[in-house]
Amino acid sequence: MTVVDLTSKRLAAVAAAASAAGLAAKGQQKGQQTKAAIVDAALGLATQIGLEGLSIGALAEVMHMSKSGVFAHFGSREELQISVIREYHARFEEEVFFPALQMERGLPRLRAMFQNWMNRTSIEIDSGCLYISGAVEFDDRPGPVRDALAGSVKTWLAAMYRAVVQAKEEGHLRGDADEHQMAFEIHGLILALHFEARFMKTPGSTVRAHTGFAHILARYGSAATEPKKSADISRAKRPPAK
Amino acid sequence: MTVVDLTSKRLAAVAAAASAAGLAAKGQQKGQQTKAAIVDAALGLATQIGLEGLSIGALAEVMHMSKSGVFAHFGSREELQISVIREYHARFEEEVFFPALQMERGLPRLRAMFQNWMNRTSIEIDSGCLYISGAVEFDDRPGPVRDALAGSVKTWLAAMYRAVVQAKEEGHLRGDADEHQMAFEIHGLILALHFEARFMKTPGSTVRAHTGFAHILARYGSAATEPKKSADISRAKRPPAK
DNA sequence: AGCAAAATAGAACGGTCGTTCGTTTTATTG
DNA sequence: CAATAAAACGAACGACCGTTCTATTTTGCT
Repeated sequence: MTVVDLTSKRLAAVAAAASAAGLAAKGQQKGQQTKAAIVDAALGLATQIGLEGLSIGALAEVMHMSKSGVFAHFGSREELQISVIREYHARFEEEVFFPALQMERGLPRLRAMFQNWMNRTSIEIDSGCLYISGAVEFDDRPGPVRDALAGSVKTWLAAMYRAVVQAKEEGHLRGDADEHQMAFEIHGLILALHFEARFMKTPGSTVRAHTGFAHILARYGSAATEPKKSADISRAKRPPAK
Repeated sequence: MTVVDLTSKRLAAVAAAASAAGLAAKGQQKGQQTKAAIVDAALGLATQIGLEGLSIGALAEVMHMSKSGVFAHFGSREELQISVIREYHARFEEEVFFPALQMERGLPRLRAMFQNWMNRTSIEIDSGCLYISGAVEFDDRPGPVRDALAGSVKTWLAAMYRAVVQAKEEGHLRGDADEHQMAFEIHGLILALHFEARFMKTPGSTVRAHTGFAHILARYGSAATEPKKSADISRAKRPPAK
């Protein structure tokens, strides 16, 4: 919610003064609107050509603005990149994480997370995944951009790991299931899907990833959670809620 | 445009003339030596900062040469990048593929391939894997560089797929094993290893990948092929074979 | 040795990059 | 409406990019 505090000191000072004066700063100032529009366009560019390939000149052209006009909103290219990462993080949460939270704890939620993640990756076959491309571009390039990226990725992977832990707590997984190992293998499926579908254009990769998830569940799932084998997605049977 | 290929044409002509004259062209000309040295240095740079980040200026500095001196060996940056890809391909074959060929067909060879691949990826935690970074950089950037990259990757993945098929032919895998699916899941393990080890610096990723491979074998392997090493998963419960 | 060819150097080109600065337009507010 | 602050512009800078051209050095051959 407090998106404002990531902007420049100047804006923060303005906001502080406004709230101190008791003024309602409900509507976005013009500047923040255009900044949001710039970040949106920048995200579109970055997912296609990468965070490193993102240039202010190209961004200005897309926005029908001058380079300096775009630049002034961020103060540096790094800050622009970080803004893009934050925006991607927010959308990822909105699209993958939050919807899954509405499923019941345990396997259903884990299933939803994987499904949403896969759906997003499938869509990103055309646009590209910032987490994956960013990881490659910044894997040994230290700095604030890498930190922001690693932070976002870590947050998401931790969330998925938590879902695995909860699934085990709920008795949906075998007692000897290694949660970290399971999360690792799930992550591998997504990466393979992204690689083979986006780079190699291999058809049917989505089905491959989905089948792989079923295989992982077959290994780690407890006996009660695996009585079906014909329908892959259909999760009609609901485990006994306590 | 047509001026660019004069280097390769010249070299090809020289080689052809030499072989036609019956001369033993074993000793490299000076130019080819330095070219090999340049490609070697370029490969080192490209694995760290990516094929796109590879610049002739930086390469010249590393080589203690002038920019134009380096450039003349390739005629274009794209040709340099393609040379780097070819060199990487050769080393990958030498290190991963050929040694595995000396193992007996079937599961032993497949095991060796994965092990060599994993070893290389583990080493590349510091240097980077050109196939992975290249796939991200060129996933929607058509051209000869992408073609060379995709060709190399495809060749290797096809070789691994062939090993899976042979393992099934040898009776080392279950009769209903889906070879493409198995190759997909193996690929995912390598990608997850690379991602988590190189970008996230997660310790123990190598063990994760290795355990994942054991899990895949446990699923696809025929009943006879299990007594190798199943110590990591304590509960070696095997499904009823038939 | 000498000579032709190959290899390298050096300077320069047009281009794009991120960034700075001063000015001008636009929006907000008293 | 006028005053003031925010936002956008436009030109310029220095740095690096790939590439071209010409000159110079080094190599290979007889």
